[in-house]
Amino acid sequence: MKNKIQAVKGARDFYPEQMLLRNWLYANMRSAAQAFGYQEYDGPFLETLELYAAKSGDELVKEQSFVFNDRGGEKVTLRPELTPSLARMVAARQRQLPRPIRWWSFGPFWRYERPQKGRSREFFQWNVDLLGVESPAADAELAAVAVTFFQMVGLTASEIKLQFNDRRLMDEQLATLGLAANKTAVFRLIDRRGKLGATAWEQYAGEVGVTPEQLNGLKALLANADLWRQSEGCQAFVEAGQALGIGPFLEFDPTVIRGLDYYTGIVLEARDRESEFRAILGGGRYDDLVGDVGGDRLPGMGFAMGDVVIGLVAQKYQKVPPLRPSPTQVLVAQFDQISPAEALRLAAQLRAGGLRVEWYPETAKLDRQLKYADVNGIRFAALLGPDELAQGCVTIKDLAARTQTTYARAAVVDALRQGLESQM
RNA sequence: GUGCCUGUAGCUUAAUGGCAGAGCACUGGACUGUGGAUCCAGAUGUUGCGGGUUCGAGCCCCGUCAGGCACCCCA
Repeated sequence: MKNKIQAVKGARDFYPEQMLLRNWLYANMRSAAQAFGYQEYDGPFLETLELYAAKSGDELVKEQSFVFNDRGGEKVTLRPELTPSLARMVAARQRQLPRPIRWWSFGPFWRYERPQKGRSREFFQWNVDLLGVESPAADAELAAVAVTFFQMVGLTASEIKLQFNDRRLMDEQLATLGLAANKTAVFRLIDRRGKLGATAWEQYAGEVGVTPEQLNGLKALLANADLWRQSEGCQAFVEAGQALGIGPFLEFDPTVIRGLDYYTGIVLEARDRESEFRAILGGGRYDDLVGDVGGDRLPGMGFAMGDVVIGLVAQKYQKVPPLRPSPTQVLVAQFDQISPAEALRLAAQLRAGGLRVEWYPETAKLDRQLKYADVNGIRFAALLGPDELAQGCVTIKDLAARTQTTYARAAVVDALRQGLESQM
């Protein structure tokens, strides 16, 4: 380990194996989003600091963004999230975009945080947003997109829950308790309900300025699993969710608040039911954000899912199908008694027939070449040795079936195509 | 950004302050035209990095880097 240059802290290498996992997640995200008619888009990876300064939440911008001065002295930031870019892009074309706007995206984001399990400094995130519709059914659709993804990767309602709450409901309830004035601090208090011990939490409540009376009210509030029934919006949300078939995943949780300042209504958060990992996704309704970046008011709802936690969850529950990095279908072996050009010619012939063909680049012992095919999961080996060459044929070895057959040169492509159709 | 824990071969790991070992993987052979098993043999380390204490440091101390846990925040 001498003088090896290290990767940047919190950045990950994607070796072919990890790339398979990422692409598998991506493929399912795309399928889930497209099943609901969402269109793929992307924003720039670099944005002005100004874009985030207005809304995202102080900590995220001031402490957790990669910010630098470009050569012209402008403050530029590596995007820590996508929603502000989305709001900016939509605001710029507000008059010409047909509504509703259903968009999704998957790309890299950066946050300057201390890395931990499930959290890195550079990560990929799936964003799904629906703009121009302000209804509980729209909120439920977003939840259904997320659940559809879970189902596509094989995660069930017994493994995953999708928690929801409503900021408007909480606003009302806090106002009733006379806590509207320091709402931000109380939200933060609520957020820590499950984390702090009972006495520590109550002490913290006192520090925030919550009176003993208010504390009792707050505790009752947070213990009330049926609180959502007092909100017409929540009721309609659950109703629509049930119509969409995602009822088993949904779970009301009054302690789900979400940190981002721009949420104005329903907020969502998905977790594994064993609570081993941090949140799988987070999202919510943001009806004022587009207006705040200079557009006309345009209601929106969306969520974001990072690749790290869902990757860990999918692996823990063994949902990742066995994938192999090599795309090769046929390995053309090489024999030292004949010219390498013969192997190249055969490989070219097979490729011309539409097959994915890899050529073994040296005349190693045959068992070595076959072992290479084996460890890479290559199904077929094409053997063109002195015997076959003399007879104008090729031996095809099926490594999965452990059989081999010799074919006339002209019949090889068809034989391989047929063989590939029979999955082993 | 704060506190705590960890860092030994490619991977998993062992070693009361006293010769750095093992398993898996790898390489070669048994078997030079036939892969997953078996057997035999072999290679592999500045013990993350830098300093200090000591006759002697993988082990103790300081610093640093990286990872993990709890804060903070959040995907």
